Amino acid sequence: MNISKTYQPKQAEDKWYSYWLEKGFFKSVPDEREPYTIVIPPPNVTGVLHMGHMLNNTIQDVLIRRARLKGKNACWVPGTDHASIATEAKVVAMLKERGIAKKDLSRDEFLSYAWEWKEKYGGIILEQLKKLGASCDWDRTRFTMDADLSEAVIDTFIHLHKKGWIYRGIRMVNWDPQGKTAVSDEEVIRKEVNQKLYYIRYEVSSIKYQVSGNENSETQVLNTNDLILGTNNNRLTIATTRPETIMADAAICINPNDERYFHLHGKKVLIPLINREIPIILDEYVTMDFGTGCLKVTPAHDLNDYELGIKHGLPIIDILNDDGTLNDKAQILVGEDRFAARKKIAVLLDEAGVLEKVEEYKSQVGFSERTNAVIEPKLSMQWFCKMEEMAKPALDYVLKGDIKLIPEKFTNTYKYWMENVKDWCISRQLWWGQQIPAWYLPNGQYVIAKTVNEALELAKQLAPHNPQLTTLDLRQDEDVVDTWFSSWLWPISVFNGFKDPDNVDINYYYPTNDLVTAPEILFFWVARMIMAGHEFRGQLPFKNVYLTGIVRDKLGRKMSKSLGNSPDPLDLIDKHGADGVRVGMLLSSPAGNDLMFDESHCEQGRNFANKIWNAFKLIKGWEVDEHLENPNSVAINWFNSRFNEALQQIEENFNQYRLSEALMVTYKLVWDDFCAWYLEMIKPVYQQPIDKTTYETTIKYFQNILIILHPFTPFITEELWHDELFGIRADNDCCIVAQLPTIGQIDTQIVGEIEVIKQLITEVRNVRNAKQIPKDKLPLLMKVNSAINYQQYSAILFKLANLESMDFTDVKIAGAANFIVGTDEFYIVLADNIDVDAERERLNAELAYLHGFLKAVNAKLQNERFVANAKPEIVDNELKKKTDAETKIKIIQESLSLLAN
RNA sequence: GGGAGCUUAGCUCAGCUGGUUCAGAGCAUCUGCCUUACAAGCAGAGGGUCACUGGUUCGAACCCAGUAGCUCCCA
Repeated sequence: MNISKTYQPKQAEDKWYSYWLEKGFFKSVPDEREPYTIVIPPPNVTGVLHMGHMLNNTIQDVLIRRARLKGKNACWVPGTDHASIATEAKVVAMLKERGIAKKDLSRDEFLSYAWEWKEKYGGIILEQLKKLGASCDWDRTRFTMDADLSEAVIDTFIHLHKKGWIYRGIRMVNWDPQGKTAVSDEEVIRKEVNQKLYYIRYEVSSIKYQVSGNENSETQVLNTNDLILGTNNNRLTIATTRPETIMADAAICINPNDERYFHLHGKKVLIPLINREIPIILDEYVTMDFGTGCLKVTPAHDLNDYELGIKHGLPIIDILNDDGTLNDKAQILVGEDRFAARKKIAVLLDEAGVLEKVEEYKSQVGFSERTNAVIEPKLSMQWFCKMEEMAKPALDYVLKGDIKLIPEKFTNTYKYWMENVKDWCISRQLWWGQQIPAWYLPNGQYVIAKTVNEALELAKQLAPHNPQLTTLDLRQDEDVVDTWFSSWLWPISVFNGFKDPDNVDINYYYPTNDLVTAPEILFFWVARMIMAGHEFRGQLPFKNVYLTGIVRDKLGRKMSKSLGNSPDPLDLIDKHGADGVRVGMLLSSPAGNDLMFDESHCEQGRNFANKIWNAFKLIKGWEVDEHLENPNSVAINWFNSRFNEALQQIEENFNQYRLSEALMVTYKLVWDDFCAWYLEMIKPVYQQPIDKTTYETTIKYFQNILIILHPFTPFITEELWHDELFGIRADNDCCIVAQLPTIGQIDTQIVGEIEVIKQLITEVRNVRNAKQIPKDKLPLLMKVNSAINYQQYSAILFKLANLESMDFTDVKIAGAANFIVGTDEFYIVLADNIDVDAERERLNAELAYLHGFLKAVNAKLQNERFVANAKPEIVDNELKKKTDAETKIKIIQESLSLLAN
């Protein structure tokens, strides 16, 4: 029999993953069992696996596998998200490489390229998940643009529009000039950026409230210059980080209480370079002590200015094109990109002598999450979804505890967001996605309908005077809906709950049990799923939301492609095995806390797999002699209790979603209790046979260990499960579908006493180390003061402490190496006597410690208020501590006096 | 600027309802071992003013207040 020295993950992983698939163990169909359901947070269809996915999906797989072992009907639904912006950007880039520009393609042509791309690259990430061992029901794989899922999106759009919750309006949106689309607030990442603050001088116009069309600005320039040159009272200075937007200015705003500017009330100023005249307006919105106290108001390019503009009835002058270049309204620098224009205008202003100074300035700038372009606040016609009414029930689910957020701390953030929810801009100026089902009539009116024919019907009602209207007269809205407008339906739509709301699957699997996702998308995905669940099914979509942390590197930086600090997950699996990586990911990842990823954790995981492998190797090598008696009943009983104890702890940890704790309990049970102690206790002498009872019991224990390990390390456990050591397995007898052992009896006495025995063994080993006699068999004498029956443990002691003899004594033994465990005294008589001085020192130190301990205990007990207030069991415990300490002190004092003789 | 959270061993984290001299785990470190399952291992050991300052209490890592530092969310 030739078993490799270490565990070799590679073949086992491929072999068993295909085997599981072949046997259909991941497959779930509704039956009489209790369901346990997870829907995957669908990764971007174009994405590749990163460390965040690894963590997230490892957790889901652990949960789903455990549910399976508990006999539940476990169903993990996988799939991908069409990710409008990200995917469209990739397709555009691909086309560009092929020399094709998006603008030269029709919508249909573009979409066929996009689908081609999706078929080719989409789903790579799902293949990668398989390497990790993800036990998803692959037959249920969905894509957010599958025909029926898209249909659900359109239907819900129509539904919400009918309710009056979807409307069209001009609003200031976050514009991504690179993606050329609006993005939601949640997709904007604010970062602090070093910028420049430009101080620009505006001249006050001579003409007071002369309403002019401003058509002949050149003459005005001459006039004004003549009039006000050199008079400080006739100029003002504003500070801005965006000088390229001065051409879009609609006013200058000052605080009405600002004494410095009283003389400017009612005046107008001229925008430098273009000399357009704008009014000076008064509003307390302006902070007097910030900058110069003069604020340029640019309604088209700043949200606050927009609101100020509305209030004061200012015109909105939009000088930017969709791609971030300046348009004709800017009058100068037309066609330049906004950032190029910023640099150039600074030069122009300087040349014109109106640039007073430039300061360094730090401020928050919004970036597009998808393209990383600087977000431009921009006015545009968009579709919005009202949130207020949907937010209320969604908040209640969480506040009432029907949906639990894990960890709980996220409830606060959730509450805040839901109470301050803003309408959701759901239109995106893209082609890849579900096209908005709005159809425009030639006169600009629109109807919302599922098909063009339905739209025509509605249109005819709307325009009775125009009976000749045909579908050709209708133009469908060009935009698609936000990707989240499809993914918020995910838990319902994967079970076909829209088209067929009463089907067997949705009735069985929905609401799902656990959702595992990142806190970043708590709002724009999780919260909206809860809203959708309530609105479209009147039910919550899941019961628990487990929020993982962000995977960071050792330096605490978020792992990202651009930083290059993220290891390739598949390389890690290649290096340490999938089981090793899974253990590594879980070792230090409490819910909601960021995970400082360190590859050494994976190494630890690999070592653990190897430890399991070697325990197997040991047992595998044993020969059974049927005639032998079982000498190991104590060890067998002890491990049984320890196992049940651990099982209970694991259960509790899972109930509280403490996955890393559950893993650690399992880890220690296997490594310490099973390998280091149990196997050492029962292990026969080299090349000696073992008795049948011990052998069979040990195999049973090992098999149970494989089951509890399985959620964490599925591959090695399945590999070992099928070894003939466990007998001939029936066809479907696999670890993945084994039954989790139930928690049995725990004999606390034996568990406690073995702890003492372990300490005793450690002490003997310490004597060996100290005396440099690693291999000699030693004689042990015991002076027992406790109730422990050491005779019962003699076999274990002989073996693990390597004893020559074990005898009892009523008297202290002078000159022997000695130690105390609990209140029992132990002596080992050695050839050379112990060092009396060192021994005295050791005992005195021990004595001092005990005196201190006793003093503290006595102080408590003598404190009347303690005795009066503390719970009785606490007081009893103090009394017990007192007697114990006194006994020990007595023993040590006797030992010291013995030394003196 | 507003809000939430965190700070415990070199690192990553437990520590539940305040109660054992309660300060714990894993990893790392140090010492000794290639002892027939495993050096990816075994046997031992060291390591901490629980961020700081006050308060409540018979008793505080834990509760309260303030301070400092860090992180996240919102503006």
